[in-house]
Amino acid sequence: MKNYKKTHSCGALGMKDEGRRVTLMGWVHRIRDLGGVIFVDLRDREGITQVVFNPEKDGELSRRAKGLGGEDVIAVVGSVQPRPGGMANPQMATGEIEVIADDLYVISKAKTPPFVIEDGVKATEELRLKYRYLDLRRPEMQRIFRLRHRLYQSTRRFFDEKGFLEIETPFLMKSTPEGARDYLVPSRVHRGRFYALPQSPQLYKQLLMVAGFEKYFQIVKCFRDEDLRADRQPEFTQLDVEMSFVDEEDIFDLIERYIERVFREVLNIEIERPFRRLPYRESLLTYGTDKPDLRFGMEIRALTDLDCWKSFEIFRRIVAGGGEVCGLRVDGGAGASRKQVERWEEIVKEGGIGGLIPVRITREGVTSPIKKHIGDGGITKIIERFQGKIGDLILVLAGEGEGLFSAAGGLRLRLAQHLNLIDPTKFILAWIIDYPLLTYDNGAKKFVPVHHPFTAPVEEDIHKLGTSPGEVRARAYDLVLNGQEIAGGSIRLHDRKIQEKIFRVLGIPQGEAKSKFGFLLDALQYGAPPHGGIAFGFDRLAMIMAGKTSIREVIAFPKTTAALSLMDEAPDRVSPAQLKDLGLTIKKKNIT
RNA sequence: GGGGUCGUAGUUCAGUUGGCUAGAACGCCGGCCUGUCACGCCGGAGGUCGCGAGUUCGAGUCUCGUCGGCCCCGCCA
Repeated sequence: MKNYKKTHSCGALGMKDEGRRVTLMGWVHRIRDLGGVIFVDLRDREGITQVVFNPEKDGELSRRAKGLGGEDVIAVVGSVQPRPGGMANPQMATGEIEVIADDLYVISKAKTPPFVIEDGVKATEELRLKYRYLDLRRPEMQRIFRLRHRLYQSTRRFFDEKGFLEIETPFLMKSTPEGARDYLVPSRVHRGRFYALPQSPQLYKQLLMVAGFEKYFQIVKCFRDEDLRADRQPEFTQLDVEMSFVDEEDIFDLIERYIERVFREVLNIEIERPFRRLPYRESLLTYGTDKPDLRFGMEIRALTDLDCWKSFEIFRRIVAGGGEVCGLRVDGGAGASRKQVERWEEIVKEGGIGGLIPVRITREGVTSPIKKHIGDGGITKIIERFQGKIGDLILVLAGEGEGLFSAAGGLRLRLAQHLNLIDPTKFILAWIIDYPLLTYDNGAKKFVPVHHPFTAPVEEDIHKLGTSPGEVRARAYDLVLNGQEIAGGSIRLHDRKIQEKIFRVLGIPQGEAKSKFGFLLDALQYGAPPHGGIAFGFDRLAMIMAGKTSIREVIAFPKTTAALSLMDEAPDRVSPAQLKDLGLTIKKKNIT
């Protein structure tokens, strides 16, 4: 590089630097060759600076500048000058100045990239992922990863200040039953045995509490071999937190302060505290989900108790069969077309609900296809329940309990998106509390944990474990932000006897409990403090803070929905020698 | 495992009821241009229409299969 040394970033120079001799290094962002004078926009992670090549000053240098191409890496030596009168560009941070080049060195020529490196992506995600290193060059992506960096740093400062120790836990661990499918790593030293990559450091952090560390946190990769979604990747990052001698209130208080801090430090946004607390049941009945978006209202109201359904045969039968009726009020929605309502109806039909009945409240009166069945009296009852006013639309639906409310919740979300009711600048958090400890799995014909098997039950419910396990409440909580579950945790079992009892209720034989979790059960016998904690989906938090709708946008090298890495083509086949080392053979029919 | 949707120049897309010698814009290459900043103007190159079968006189277009991207259900303690 001819002994050149980069003296400034491409975002640093301004009027204060007038006359300064500088050396810039970066990527050729854009070239404007006017025939005589040539302008080169030079880009690095800090910004863009305009470099000027003037043929009158140095013809040979200008000829070399003509040979530049987009994304070439170059070094430019020159002097900072104010742009001539009226030529300043107020759109650019460095728009008041330009660098008059007197030397140019091409450090690295670039092939023409498969897509233009600029914001406002025109490339498909597939192409962006294949050339991720080019995609990440875009200022927008650089902004995201700078934000994520600030989130890491703010997080570490906060937990350090609060007395937490950052401790790493193993990636090569033992496979444990239940939960998500494990990623397995074959052992070479012990052929036929496998490590599992952790789905979360859950057991280790509990053991750290038994070890007496009291306050632990870790920003850590976790691995789950399940199908992907916009908010799910096979490897993802958790902010994992655990504390001893605490109850729910301590966790809530700590985490609310944490959220307040990172939003202030990273986004300069003030978050309202304390967060709302919403019981799980209430959330399901009011929003049709346990991760409600609380940036808008439009709560679901149950209508099952209205006696007018007796005269509407379809609904009468649903209610008689144990089903329910509910509805949503769309403010000012009375003008929605029949076609529009039909489109919304499709949404609930996807959820297995028969149909959607509109009740329009207009100046001329109320119109609804069920009016002739349930009469003015029935209609009035519905409107009263919703406190409907002129111009509103009430949408009524009926079906089997759980599916009904979740369909209504899905409709609520789509309506809000469609009607633009969601303020994207808002960040509304809530704790979802009072989860059941266990739920009955009809497929497996047994109780399974709602949270995980190490969650403590509410003390006064413990006696129900033997008789009615489904009614036992858990000391578990989720944190919801704008309709996304961003964290979940619980107070843990620290009593071996109750832990064993839970395993029994879950139908995990004693032998299996011993072989899989024996080390935890043992540890609980040697003086285990009461403890609890929480784990954040760190990528999701970063995603929401960055204003994105997919966690792939905040992960440097993400996988596709088929769990492939398009850039390096992982997963890939390995050599026969590698397989031999591990004592593995692949059946021919399984080779893809 | 299931459903939906997409796949056409380097890129983003258009392409009628099957008639195509497959278009546009941006990018790229060449020429002109001394104050642009998405510079402008002129010209040019560039296509196994994802892949494989099938229907047809004829397939980018229809059918089946397959591969890949995205979204959703199942799954994700």
